[in-house]
This record gives sequence, structure tokens and C-alpha cells, in this order.
Amino acid sequence: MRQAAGGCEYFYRCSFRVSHFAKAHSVQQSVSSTRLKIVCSRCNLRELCLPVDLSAEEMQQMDDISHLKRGYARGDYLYRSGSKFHSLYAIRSGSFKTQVLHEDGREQVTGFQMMGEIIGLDAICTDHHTCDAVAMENSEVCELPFGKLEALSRKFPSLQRHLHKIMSREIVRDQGIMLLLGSMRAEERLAAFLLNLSQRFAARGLSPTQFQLRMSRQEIGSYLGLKLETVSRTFSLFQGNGTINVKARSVELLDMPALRTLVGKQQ
Amino acid sequence: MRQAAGGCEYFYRCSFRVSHFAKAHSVQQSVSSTRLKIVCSRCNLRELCLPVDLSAEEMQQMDDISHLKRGYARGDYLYRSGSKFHSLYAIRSGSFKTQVLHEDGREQVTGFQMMGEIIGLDAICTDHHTCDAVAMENSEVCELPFGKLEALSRKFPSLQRHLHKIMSREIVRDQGIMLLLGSMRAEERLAAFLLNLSQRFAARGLSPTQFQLRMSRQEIGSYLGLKLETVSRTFSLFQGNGTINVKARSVELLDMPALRTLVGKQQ
DNA sequence: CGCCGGATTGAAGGTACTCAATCCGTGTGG
DNA sequence: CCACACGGATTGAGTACCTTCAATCCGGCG
Repeated sequence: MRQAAGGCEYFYRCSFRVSHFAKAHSVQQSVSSTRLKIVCSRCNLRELCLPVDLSAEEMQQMDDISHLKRGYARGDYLYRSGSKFHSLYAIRSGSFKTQVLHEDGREQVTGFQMMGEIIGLDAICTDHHTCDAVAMENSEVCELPFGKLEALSRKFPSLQRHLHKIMSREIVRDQGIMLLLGSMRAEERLAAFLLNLSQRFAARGLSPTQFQLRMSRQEIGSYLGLKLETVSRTFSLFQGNGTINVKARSVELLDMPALRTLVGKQQ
Repeated sequence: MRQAAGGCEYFYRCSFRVSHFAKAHSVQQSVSSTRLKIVCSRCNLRELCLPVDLSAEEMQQMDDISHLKRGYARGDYLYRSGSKFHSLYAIRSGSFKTQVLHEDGREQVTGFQMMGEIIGLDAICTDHHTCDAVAMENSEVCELPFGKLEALSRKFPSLQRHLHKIMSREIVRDQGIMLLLGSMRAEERLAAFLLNLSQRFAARGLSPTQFQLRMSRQEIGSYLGLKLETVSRTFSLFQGNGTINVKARSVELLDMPALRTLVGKQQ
């Protein structure tokens, strides 16, 4: 639980440090403003968000087009469905949910994004966003103007390929969710959800077995195609099983193999 | 049903009028072979599959990289999950389904693709296909080697943008399916499915109200997250309603507003 | 003609939903 | 400092919807 060197207040989520999100927040920028120059080349999330094989010069040009935007609090919109598309956003710290709204008021959470992940890809198609992106906690993003990104990716094949991979990865992710929504039962869905979170926390150097949920039961339910009561009941079931420990939004995975069996096994 | 002016053979889908998919296989190529030169610039599906604003020279280069592959029959695989990625495929005639398989044998149909649509985007991410593509009838595809497509899209910004739009469109489509699977009831799902088909047939100059399904009840069910019996029952319900006419795989939409109301309206 | 696979229909059962009461933790005001 | 209010989470009871299992139908093909 060490303090990161060089300007820790950069991450005002120091509070979280005690628990989980821990040290992922070590960056060298100074204080606040809504729009700052950032340095991709020195970003600790680089390997999550940029291709590894950019030259120094290429990296420099990435730095030139991207800007840090800070100060998003829980409930703030990064963009709204219908708004004009300008940029993709790389999540620098914090987390967001994306949701699509139906005319009749129904809403479906389509994803929970955490740092190092890129959102806004849905908007390229129509030049307008097709979903909302809402902060789930205090968050920061790197804005990547898409026109400039495209120009750069014409110059740098490795960047181009990376951009394509990011979009493709999103498509594959969505396929997985379709499988989940189309053919899994409540327990299987929740197990898959927990394992997915676990894996993504692990990829960020956080504990894969102990973490804080940033989303409500209602939001989890929307994402998994279940009602919040069902989510709650299933959590309780897992708790009774000894599969997990859950208390409000803090979760501990006790028996990952059991969760994997649930997800992998028919019926 | 008016013929478009200026080169009506541009739309050779006149034939569909008689007996739907019928002779969809009339291409200007001569006889059979598995791999032929094609001419995007003269392809009647161009506006579905390529950007409209390519110059003659640019179009020529597209012609150079793409090849027609024919002879896919119902049940044939265009590619399989796990196989190495080389190319995207534009469907020239016929139709395909894409499906993801779970270790435990469960399968989820993730989409039904018809002519003018491009498949294979999921494979970019890992360089291996993550789903199967299976022909639902006699079909032909244009193979687009992805490396060459990337190279070309570095040279032609409009092609680059188009490629991005295609990928983004796929992401948006998937969001819609998540909404469907996550929060709609059986009737709403089937109504949404029929309206979607209707719209896509219309975009191809075919009847939006009368068409042949190329997929079984089982496949529809997998796509919609329902069992085949439920699909069948819901068809019967709509039939009883007077909303549609359905007999085996031939469908007639009698009351589109009713279908729209079902999809748009809460509960 | 009879078989076969796909589609339809029926009856019974199960899973998740709805509605409603209670609990719990946090923050607020007395 | 405690009481209270509030929103989110949990739990319970009854119900609706979809599934399961099974029988029958239908059309195409050998």
C-alpha cells in the first residue's frame, strides 16, 4: 500500500488506496485543470492501451494528439447517446458504465469499463454516440480526437493494426455477452461476471480475489439481463455455498474453481 | 417496385421478385471455379459494402485484392472458430450464420448475415477466428485479404473511414442484440427480429413484407435466446393475432405497426 | 408408401420476476 | 451523541413466462 512517487494527489482516490484499487494510480502529472497535456510514453497504462512497438517518434505524436480530462464524478456523463462524435476516450483512472436506452425507457448496461480501456467506438459508424457513458466514481480520461488518430494510424501501421484490434476485441467481447445473455442461467451469469472482473483486476496488478464493486445491484442486473433482486439472491446463494464472501459492494472470491465450473459446465 | 433508372441490371435482384432468393447467383462471371477475379466497381452490392466515394483508380485497387469464392452450400463452413485469420469476407450472394461455441457444447448464434454484409471482423483481435461462419444456403463471398485491405486503407482515407464504420456498425448491432436479450420478452424479441429482417430485405430491394426465412426455428431461437418451441409458439401467436402469416419458413408481415408497437412499447 | 427432420401443439414444471416488507449503512439534524 | 431518514441491499411469497418433455403434424425424398 505504498504511496506512488511524484505527486500522489494526482489521484484523488487516495481513499481507495486502503482497500483495493491501490497503486495503479502512479502518474507524474501535477495538479488539476480539466484539460492537460499527457505523456503516453510515460503512462503506466501504456501496455493496456497502446501498442507496445511504437518508436519514440511515433509515441511522441500520440502524445501530441491526446489530452487528459479530469474531474468526472459518479453520475457524470462522458458522452450521451445522440451527441456528436469527436473522440475516443482511454480511461486513465476510475471507471465508467455504458448503457443504451430504449424509447420506452428501458435501459441496458452494455459494459463496465475500467482504466486502460477505450470507449466511444460505437459512435464512428453514425458520427453520433449510440450509448451513454457514465462515470461510476471519480474518473479521468485521455481524449483521443478520432480524426487525428486516423491520420496517425495511416502513417503508422502498428498503430493502425492496434486500433483495429481494439475494435475487434470489442466485437468479441460483445459476442461473449450475447452467449451469456442468450444461454446462461442466473448463477452462471453472475459467476461469469465475477470471473471477468477478477481477470481484469489481475491484469491491472490488483487482487483477483478481493475487490470493491463500483456498481449497484441494479446496474449489475441490467448488464446481466436480471432483476436486482435476482442478483442479490444469487450473491446470497454463493455466499451460502462458501463460493464467495460478499458484503454490500465488497467481494471476495473464495472458490474460483467452483465459479469456473459453473460457467463452463452445462446446466 | 419501380426499376431504378440508369442501368437496371445494376440491380440483378429483380429475380428475387419472383421467387425470392432464386437466381441470386447470376454473376457476370462464367462458369464455376472456386476463386475468381471480381470487379467491385461493377458490383451491384457496392453501395452496401464499399464506400461510395472511391475514385476509379482506388476502386481498381480494390478489385486487385479481392477474389470471389463460390460454391458454398448449406452447412458449409466459411471459417471455423480457432482457425487462422487471413481475410474478411463480403457476402456476394446467399447468407451465413455466425455462432460461438461454449466448451460445454452450448452454442449461440450471434448473427445472420446476408449479401452486402461483411464478416470475419472478430478475428482481427487475436489473429484467429472466434466464431464459426456457416452457410445457410448456396452462397458466394468476396475474399478480402486483411493485410492488403489495411495497406490500401492507409493509402485511401475514405476506405479507412469506411472500414472503421463497418467495425463500429457491428459494435452498434451487438449493443442492440444485448438490449434485446437482456430486457425483452419473447414476443418483443421475435417482433424485433422480423422487423430487422424486413428492413434489411428492403435495403436490398426485396419485399419488406414477404420473405423466406433461411434459418430453422432452432437457429432463430439460439439467436434470440429462446427455445425453438417458444419461437414456434410465438409465431403461432402472431399468426392468430393477424399480425403475420407464417407457414414453415415463409413469412408475410401483415401488421407492421403492431410489430413496431410491440418492440417499442414497455411491457 | 413410409421414413425422416423440422415444425407445431399440449401439459407440467422451474426459473426468474413482481410486489412488498425488512434490513443495513451512511449521512443528517436535533 | 443519538435518533432518524434515506437509498441500496436483502429476503419472502406468489406469479408469470419460458422451458421441458412428449406427442403429433407436415412436407420432401428415397
